[in-house]
Amino acid sequence: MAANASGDGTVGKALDVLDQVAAFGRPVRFAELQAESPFPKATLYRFVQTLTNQGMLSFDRERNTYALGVRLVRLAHAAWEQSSLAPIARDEISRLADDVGETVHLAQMDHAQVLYVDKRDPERPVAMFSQAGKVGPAYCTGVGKAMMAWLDEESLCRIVPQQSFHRFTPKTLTNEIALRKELANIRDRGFAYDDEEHEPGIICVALPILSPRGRVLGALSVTTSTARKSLSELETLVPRIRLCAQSIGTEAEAWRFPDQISKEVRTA
Amino acid sequence: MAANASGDGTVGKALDVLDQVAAFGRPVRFAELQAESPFPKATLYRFVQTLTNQGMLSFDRERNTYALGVRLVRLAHAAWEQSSLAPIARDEISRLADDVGETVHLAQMDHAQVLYVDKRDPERPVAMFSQAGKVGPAYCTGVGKAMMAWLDEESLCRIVPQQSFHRFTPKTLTNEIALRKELANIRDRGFAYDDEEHEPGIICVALPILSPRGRVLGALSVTTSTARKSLSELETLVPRIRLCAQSIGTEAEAWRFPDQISKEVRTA
DNA sequence: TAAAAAGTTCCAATTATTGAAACTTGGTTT
DNA sequence: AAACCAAGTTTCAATAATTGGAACTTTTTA
Repeated sequence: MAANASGDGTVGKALDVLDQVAAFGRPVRFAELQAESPFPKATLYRFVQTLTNQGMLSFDRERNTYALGVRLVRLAHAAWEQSSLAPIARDEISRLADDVGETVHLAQMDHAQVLYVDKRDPERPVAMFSQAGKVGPAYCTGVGKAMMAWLDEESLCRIVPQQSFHRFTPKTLTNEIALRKELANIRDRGFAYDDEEHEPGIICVALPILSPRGRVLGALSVTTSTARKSLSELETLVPRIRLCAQSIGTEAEAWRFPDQISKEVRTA
Repeated sequence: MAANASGDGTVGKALDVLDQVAAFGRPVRFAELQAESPFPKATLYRFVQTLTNQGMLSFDRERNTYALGVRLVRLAHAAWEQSSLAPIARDEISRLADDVGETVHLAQMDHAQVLYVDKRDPERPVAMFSQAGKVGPAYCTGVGKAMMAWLDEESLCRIVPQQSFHRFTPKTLTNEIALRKELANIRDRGFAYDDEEHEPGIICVALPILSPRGRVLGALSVTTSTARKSLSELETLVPRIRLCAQSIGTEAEAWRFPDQISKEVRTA
């Protein structure tokens, strides 16, 4: 809830203000920001002015309120296109969702959290930002556990201590030891479950998306409700999901490093 | 193509770097940025480091490339939710798309450009470059013209000179005089056409979304191809679209200013 | 109408930014 | 294998920006 105190100079502080506005989730008055800001009035005021000038915040002069600006939406579209798996995985995911007839999620790690970058719902197709951009906990979601299970120890040591281990349901893993054990199981098994650990009645199977070299790029999950399917029924879909995950991993490598061919030519 | 030279202190300069990276549309090396940056090496280097620390850029240590970071996607989700019409208009647009059986776009102005914030495609996706977060020209799109037609003169004087007036098709309006005349027609008519002005074979009708007080909040369009429908056929949909636009405008006012009722009560 | 709160500006002390240059690293050529 | 080149990274004193207390103006509340 408190500010980051990121330390990254002026730019870091200004970006903290952005997060603060985002946290409100609604247009916010200057005084409201001031009340819980570590910065003195004049400093915060200049930040807010600068960000507004820059289009990162929008100002409603009738109500004197600030909200996140449209420049962010524009930038995010570019971010989504160039640094997420979503555009690469797009067609693969659609096909997967059609085949399995259940909701498919595509996620990546964002610091210690899970960031959903795409979603395919066979019932009703939805627009991009409504779903993409949402964040969730890593320790109690299928995609989160799938990614962590294949991360190197160094990354895990950063990420695991940042988990809240809040008990959402009776089945939520609520401490590091239980999570570590689960991650080992997942690695052995080759995929992760979410057995109602985040939401009662919601289960999923998830697989990591690995680059050919074995780096964790993201994760893929198929979600359903206990009313529709059992975990063992979900498990039968794993080979199909694995196919999709592998194909995305390969494509991602090719897409991100398209110049390796011309480079080899030069070398020859 | 050149940098903004925004002037807004350190923060503005750093944000310019973000735009620069976005403009590449692919992971970019430090040297590539340096080559066309107004900042000296060390300065640019620190910007890029700061932005990476902050999660606004992501760094691929295997390839030494920078891309837009996932924090942007997260922030944009919040921006989309709190400062765009999209969440308000969501259900209305879905219903409209179902009723008319054609692609529906929801757009807002972003400086002098059109920002598409949502899209609903009932059936086969026609090949077009438009998605949430994408920007387009104002002078040759239905939504752009619809918004401009109801803007105050002051805003127009800012926006119109910034139009490129690039000729996309033989029917594109290519100067301010033609555009001004068209805007007057649109105001009289009550809605805007896009008669293959941006893409050959693509036509649409567009209506502004106005607040009850008459402020331009955005625009709504129904798009099709000349192969499917004629302009006059499209025109028959206008009353239905108008209904949708009005309802969104009313809802938006209520949502953005939910306390105006209690205020009137207090005043009375 | 008065009082209080919110929003805005000012300016000297402070602090961070700046950028030329030196240094390190990784890869390519001789 | 050594030398070379280019890309990436760090250093540090001069410079220029940020900082924040306080005063000021505007808007809201009593």
